[in-house]
Amino acid sequence: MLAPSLRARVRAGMIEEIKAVARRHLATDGANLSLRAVARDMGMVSSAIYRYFPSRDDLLTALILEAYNALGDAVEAADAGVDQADLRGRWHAACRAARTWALAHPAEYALLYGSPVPGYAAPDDTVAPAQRPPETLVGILRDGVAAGRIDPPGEDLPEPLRSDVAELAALLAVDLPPALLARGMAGWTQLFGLISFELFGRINRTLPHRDEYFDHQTGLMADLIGLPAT
Amino acid sequence: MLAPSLRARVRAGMIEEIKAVARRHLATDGANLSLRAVARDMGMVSSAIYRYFPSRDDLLTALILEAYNALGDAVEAADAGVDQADLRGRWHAACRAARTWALAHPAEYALLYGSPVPGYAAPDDTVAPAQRPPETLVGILRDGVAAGRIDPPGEDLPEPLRSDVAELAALLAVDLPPALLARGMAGWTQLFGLISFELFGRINRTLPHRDEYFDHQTGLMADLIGLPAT
DNA sequence: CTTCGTCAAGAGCAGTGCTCTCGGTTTTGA
DNA sequence: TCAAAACCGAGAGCACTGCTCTTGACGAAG
Repeated sequence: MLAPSLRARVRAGMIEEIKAVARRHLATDGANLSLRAVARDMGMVSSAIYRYFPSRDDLLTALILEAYNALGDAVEAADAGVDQADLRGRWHAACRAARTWALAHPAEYALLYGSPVPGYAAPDDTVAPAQRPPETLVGILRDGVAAGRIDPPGEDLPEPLRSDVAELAALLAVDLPPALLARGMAGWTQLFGLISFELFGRINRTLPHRDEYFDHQTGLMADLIGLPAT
Repeated sequence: MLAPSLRARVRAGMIEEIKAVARRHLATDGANLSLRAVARDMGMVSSAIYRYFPSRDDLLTALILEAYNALGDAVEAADAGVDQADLRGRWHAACRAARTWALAHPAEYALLYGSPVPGYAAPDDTVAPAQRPPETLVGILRDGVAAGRIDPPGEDLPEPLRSDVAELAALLAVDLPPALLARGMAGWTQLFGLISFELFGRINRTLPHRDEYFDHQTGLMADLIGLPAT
């Protein structure tokens, strides 16, 4: 059975079409995705959807997984598109890519980083794709340290915390001074906060030049981390 | 009519009780608050709730408003509890108060800072209470500049951005160098990101000492802002 | 060619927000 | 004081949701 049967092929096509329609509904109606509405849009009856997704949460999970990977692709591609030695340029590119993707897919971003759906618990399949953006940022730090172009922070972390962050560095398989990794995490936290504030509408009115604001804020974190210009 | 009528008093009591029960449901069931469920809990029929709140969104708005003010109270009280000259102590106290409140009221925090409910638009009554925490943080900067204890950042902001932030400073009625206010906003953004990451469960597993991590991260932002110790 | 697995459809259940009507009570004003 | 007005809770009902189960039809495999 190297060649998938006809039935398997149309089944795969149906799954893709359901996800596409659901993604469209997500973009317009927000997070409250209605299975019945998706079924209506496909000229089907709601119960037919259950042949392809055992529950609404499973459909949501599939969309979440795709969204995580789309965001990860965007961030990694942006990072890879800059000269590897240009640490600061890579940082800005990765941050901008995350923001651009979020602005283009606000509902999916809200699905990933908004308040968790009450009954919903993200399965373990999602944790690896979810870590791709922060891993990209940490990779910039790793390259910078390896090239000797980042001066680690002067003082080390106080002890209960130092072990935690060191363990996290081991878990990420990067050899970074804990104090530096902590600053990188501050940058990642800041990036998430920036995008969320902009997307969830708490900053728009007073700041017309949002691109410049974003770049400046991420630049501040690059300063904090110690990323050298060019 | 100085003394409110009996009817008005029981009405006010009913409104309070409905909000209390709704808050309880919010804490257990998450954001999907069911009017019928709170009505059941009160031994009433669902339509009776509509005598007190014209819609579910209005009930949510009332809860949101109370939550904003509770958070604002907590942050302002923490800030006021520290010697006014101890800028860094005030910063840490305000940040910790926000985190403590959020950890104690996760569902309400999610209501305030999570993904916006699709059909829901926050009325204008909520913007003033929503600004209380960031205003408290900015107040620390204002006091520091007034006392000459904060050195403003060396370089100024590039121009399209400088005007925006200067306008924001005027709107907040604080006389701060734009570059400094921008760093303060970075701190506020970071604070929100920190709390959200911790609350929405993206950081817990790998960092057992969360209090220390939080203090360190907010300390990093205090460094960036230039808050002097003691 | 027949059997088996898969499929869409429909009915139905429990739950939701919300509207409307119907009696009963309280407050108000003449 | 007493009728009119305002208010209140209960109930029925509408349109919607996620989800389950059964039924009948169709295509693929033996």
